[in-house]
Amino acid sequence: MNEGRTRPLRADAARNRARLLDVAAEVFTERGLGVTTEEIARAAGVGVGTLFRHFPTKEALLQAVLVRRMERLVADGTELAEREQPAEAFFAAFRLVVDRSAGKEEFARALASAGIDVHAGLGELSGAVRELLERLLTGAQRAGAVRPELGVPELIALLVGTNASMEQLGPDPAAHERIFQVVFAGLRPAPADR
Amino acid sequence: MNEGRTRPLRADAARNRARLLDVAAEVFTERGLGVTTEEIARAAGVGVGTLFRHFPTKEALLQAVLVRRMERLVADGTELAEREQPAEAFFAAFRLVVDRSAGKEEFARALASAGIDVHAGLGELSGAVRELLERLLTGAQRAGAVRPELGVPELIALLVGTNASMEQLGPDPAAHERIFQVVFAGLRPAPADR
Amino acid sequence: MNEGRTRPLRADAARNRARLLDVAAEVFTERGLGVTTEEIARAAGVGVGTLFRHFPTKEALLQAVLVRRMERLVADGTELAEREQPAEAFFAAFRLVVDRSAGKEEFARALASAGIDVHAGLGELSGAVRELLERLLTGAQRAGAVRPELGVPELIALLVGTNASMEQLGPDPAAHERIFQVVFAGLRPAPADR
Amino acid sequence: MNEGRTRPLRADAARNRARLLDVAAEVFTERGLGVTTEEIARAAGVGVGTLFRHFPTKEALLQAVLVRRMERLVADGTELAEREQPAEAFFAAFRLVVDRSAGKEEFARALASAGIDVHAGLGELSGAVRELLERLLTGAQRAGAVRPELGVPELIALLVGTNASMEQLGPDPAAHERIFQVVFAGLRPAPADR
DNA sequence: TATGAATGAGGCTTCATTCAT
DNA sequence: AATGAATGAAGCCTCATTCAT
Repeated sequence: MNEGRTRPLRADAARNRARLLDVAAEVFTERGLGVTTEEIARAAGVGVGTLFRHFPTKEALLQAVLVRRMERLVADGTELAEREQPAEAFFAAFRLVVDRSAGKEEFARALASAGIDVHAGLGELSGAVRELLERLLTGAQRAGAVRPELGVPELIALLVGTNASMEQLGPDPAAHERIFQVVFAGLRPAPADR
Repeated sequence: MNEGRTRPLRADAARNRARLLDVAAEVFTERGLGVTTEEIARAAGVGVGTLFRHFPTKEALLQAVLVRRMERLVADGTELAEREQPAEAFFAAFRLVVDRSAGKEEFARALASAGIDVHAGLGELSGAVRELLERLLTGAQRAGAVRPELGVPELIALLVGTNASMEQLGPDPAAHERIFQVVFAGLRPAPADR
Repeated sequence: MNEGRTRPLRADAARNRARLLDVAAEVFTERGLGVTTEEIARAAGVGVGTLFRHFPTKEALLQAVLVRRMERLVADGTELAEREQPAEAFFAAFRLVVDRSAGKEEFARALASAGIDVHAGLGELSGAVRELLERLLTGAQRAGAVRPELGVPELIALLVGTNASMEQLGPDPAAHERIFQVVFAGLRPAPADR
Repeated sequence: MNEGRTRPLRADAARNRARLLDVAAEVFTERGLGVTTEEIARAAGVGVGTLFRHFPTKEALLQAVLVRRMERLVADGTELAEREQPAEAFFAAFRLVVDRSAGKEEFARALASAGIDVHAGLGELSGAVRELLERLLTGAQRAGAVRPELGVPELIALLVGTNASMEQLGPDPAAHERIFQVVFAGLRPAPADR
């Protein structure tokens, strides 16, 4: 009955949850997965109890951060795929993913460390990601802009790898661009001769 | 090389040290940096006390493992550089580095986690690595086999990134080869036209 | 009974209080004193805040549960004492107490854990209990149905003990009856000879 | 090979383990199962780490305490059974069990709380206890000293119950004796008449 | 007055490092 | 020099209680 406005009680809770996600994303990224739950809570301006009320486990928090990140990536990537020509969409999306992953390389580690659980939680989402990547990749391949022998696994690997390269370089836009040039050139079909 | 008398008491100690390094390299690689010192010691067949006698800190052990790995890389890379033609040497060394790093990606994390300290310990070594890479890179560039605008930082970044790609793919030699093809193609000078 | 105007607001409050007592009695009994206040509140269909409005402390709630249980016991025991012959009243009351305590053994633990405080709260009540027990006991002793050397403390101890026996046995009516037979036989005056 | 003396290294460890068991038995008994591991360790004069080195879990420590207690009971009860006439052995053992359990009532709670795990750990031991009790009980029954309709479960229940009675009474030897008289009288076969 | 989100002290447990043997 | 038991700081998480809505 009470349409329109958000219910006052949940307002603070929602804000805290969002705040925790934002802060956790930042702090995990900048200081690694080793940050204590206490630190995250303090950075978010709440008590540990609040953190654990919203996320039953440290890992659950990490997972939530990852999910949110991916959801956004998928959303933006999908938009790209619909707006641009296949080849442009593909390369733009490649940049998008790498840029968005900037500073988050350690998150990849979460997959290894937290392993199965994280994946499980990301489950349905992973499907969406995969579908989007497949759509972008095959589109670009049909357009003759990308080597036909590559599959989604290789694409993901190259995304992860390119991101790792960027991490390694540190913040140097020009150098980043040179890496992109190398990878993009390499992605294009090999010249017929040789 | 061993200049004079061997000190009998040191024999066991040296063996233990070597054993610890071997085992630590393996166990860090396979189970991550989270392995406990106790586990490493047990795997090496010694007590924790012995581990800490040889390496004052868990991090020091990790560093020693990294140093040894790099020393070997530099030695093998140098040999390559001396034996092969510049272009061949470059690409062979690229493969060498990536293959040798296989399964060790988490070590890169040590740089982030343990940060400065590790670097410090690697200090002098880094110089040697850098020199070798520079020699290989400029050789290949002079031979026209690699884009001239790339520098050593980009090369290192691409090595790290390619390694990350391989890690992501898991053990699939054919897929690994496709990644190498992409990166190598991308490393070659851009065609004149366009 | 309700002397004048009903205060509408209190109606809900009273209902909540009663509900909480009922639910707490049940849940404490079935899942132990370890149940969280949150669970009790949820089981009662109210928020924790409400629970704490009615009972300032988890322990206070436990105490209230105990008090209510005893009030009822005293009431029923008193009725028995007035209705039956001394000996019959005594043994019937003994059964009554044990049966009513069924499944509540852990409550005895509350005495140890919460200790003094609970006793304090039960204070006045304990007097009533004691008086009733004394009345029942001396009645039965005068009737020659119970050993004359026993006092109220021993009676209470035997009640507690018999209850513990029943708890230990689990729900087996026949076995329970055998225990009662042993205890009742033991309570009767020792035969003159030997 | 090193026969005879205990190995020096283990000496302290064994002493610490024993010390922890003794102290834990005492402290669990006197202050309930709620005592913190920290307190137990402090009382034993060791660090928490040492406690956890010897007992992987707080519950494991509790179980070890229970096992030791039972082992001793079984040993002493067995000796009794072999030394005395059946009836005397039975009643002496009954006293032994109750006296030994003095102050340990809360341990019974452990069975409920820790449940399965504790039982599991006690597994083989429970068999020994049961056998001993059966031997004592049937011996006394054959000698006509105990009601024939009672089984081991009832015996255990009465032991537990009598212990609870004693707990309830507090330290009052004369009162304890009165309880024993009641229970022992009740255990004897019912008089033929009536 | 009811709600349930927030709080934070405190519990159990782990593990790098030290030290007695 | 080697061993492994001991140490204790620190991490994650729970839960009785408080407080804003």
